Amino acid sequence: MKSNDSADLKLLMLKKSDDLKTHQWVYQLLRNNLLCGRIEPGKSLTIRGLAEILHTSPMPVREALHRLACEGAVEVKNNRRVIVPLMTAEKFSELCDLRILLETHAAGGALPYIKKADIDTLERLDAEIDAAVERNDADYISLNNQAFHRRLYSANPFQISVPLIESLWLQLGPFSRIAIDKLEKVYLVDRHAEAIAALKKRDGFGLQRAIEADIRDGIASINTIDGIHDYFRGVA
Amino acid sequence: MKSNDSADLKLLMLKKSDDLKTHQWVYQLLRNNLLCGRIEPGKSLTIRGLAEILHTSPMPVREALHRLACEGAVEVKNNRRVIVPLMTAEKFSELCDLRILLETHAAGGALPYIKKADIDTLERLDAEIDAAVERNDADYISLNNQAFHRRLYSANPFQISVPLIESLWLQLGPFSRIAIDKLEKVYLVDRHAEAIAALKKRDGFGLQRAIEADIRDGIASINTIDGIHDYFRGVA
DNA sequence: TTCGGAAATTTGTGATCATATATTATTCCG
DNA sequence: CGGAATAATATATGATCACAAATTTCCGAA
Repeated sequence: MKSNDSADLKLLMLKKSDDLKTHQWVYQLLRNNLLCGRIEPGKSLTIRGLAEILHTSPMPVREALHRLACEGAVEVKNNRRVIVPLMTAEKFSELCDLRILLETHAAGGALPYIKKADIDTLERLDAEIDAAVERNDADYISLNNQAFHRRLYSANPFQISVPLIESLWLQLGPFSRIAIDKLEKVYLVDRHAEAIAALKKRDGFGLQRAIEADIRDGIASINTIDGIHDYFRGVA
Repeated sequence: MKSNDSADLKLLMLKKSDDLKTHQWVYQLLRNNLLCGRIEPGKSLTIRGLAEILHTSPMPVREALHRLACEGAVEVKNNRRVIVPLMTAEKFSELCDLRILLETHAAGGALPYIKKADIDTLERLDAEIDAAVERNDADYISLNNQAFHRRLYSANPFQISVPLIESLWLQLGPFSRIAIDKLEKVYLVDRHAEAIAALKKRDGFGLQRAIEADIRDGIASINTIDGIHDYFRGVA
């Protein structure tokens, strides 16, 4: 009997395009699955187990896991285990504080560089998010929401903070997704529309308040979930 | 003729302790050498070249370089080169802004957890920094300065930002060190003493101002360097 | 039944090898 | 003699292998 801990994983697969190195493909695949909550907090992973599932050699998996560990998405234990970290109330609070701190900064830094084309793209992304909210399609909401924020901040060509912010998303992702699945219906004030309006008015302060409100709304909706505290130590 | 680009590297060596995996040793060694400015911005590195210098196989070097790339310390180009990124005025400015943002936040978050033992350690570290300043020992100043900040922020057991902050240090390190070497003498107001005084008074606002002043002092002293702008594109 | 320890398996790490591709050197033609 | 095309070299990647360390399994004694 092979005690392959990865055996019961139902991974969301992803076609490997040819211009992608294998280790990059594995990295993106695992990243998406973590953000989607397919790999739950507390889950323990092995290099060889994942390599078998993905039909590749252990080498690219090793690289991908180490990169994810470097970004805080998984934790390499002293012994021989790689696990998805459990969430705690304090960690959650700190991660949210840092999101607000870094993302309002990034938004403010991006404003001077925003062009019409950027606003068009952001409006399109926001419309797609609204559509996904209608369908209650959590995967798509989460993915496009990140794309919206990333696109906004990346308008600044001298951007440094996006990788730091993405690390926060990765640490919040698995927990948030599981929490959001408990929601009957995702309902949010459209803070993105407020942000876009502020962009058009070149209103830096308004933009930052809209981004902060957007993040706080997400936190608030998670806090409304009944019995959410049971999930703070990875109890599944 | 081997066109080994790494051949003319004069690396600061580091004994490999037995409880350290080879890739961890390589990572720490390269990290130190980057922070010390031994590996200059613009320098191009190869896995095999480094492996030869370090008398190891390419594998641990591969892992270490990928991790450093993940932290922004080196840049993996589309082609087959790994280079230490060049500094630009805009990047420098943004990195400093982020340092202030994250480090004042981290300091504020650490204050409630500061104990007498922490303050003792910080005072010892500050004394060692002063001694290093007297000797004009740039390596030691830089290393202990980081240790001081890390120790302060890490008093908070729910700390998330330290890895993000260390990434900023890594990106600033090579450039700062080269710049600081141009200074005749490092002279700084002892902001660390101010920070420690604020800690003793449990004065969060004072603490954050001391940390911000400490960071700004460093920036200011770099800006006083004559002809510093020639170094902003990696001209050696 | 429970606990402890030894054997068997699993697993991460580092070395070596094959291969495709980028870079550098060399040659050939103008 | 100079520049483009070709050959030679170097390099990153991914696969496979050997090995050591940790985990799990299994069996026997209390």
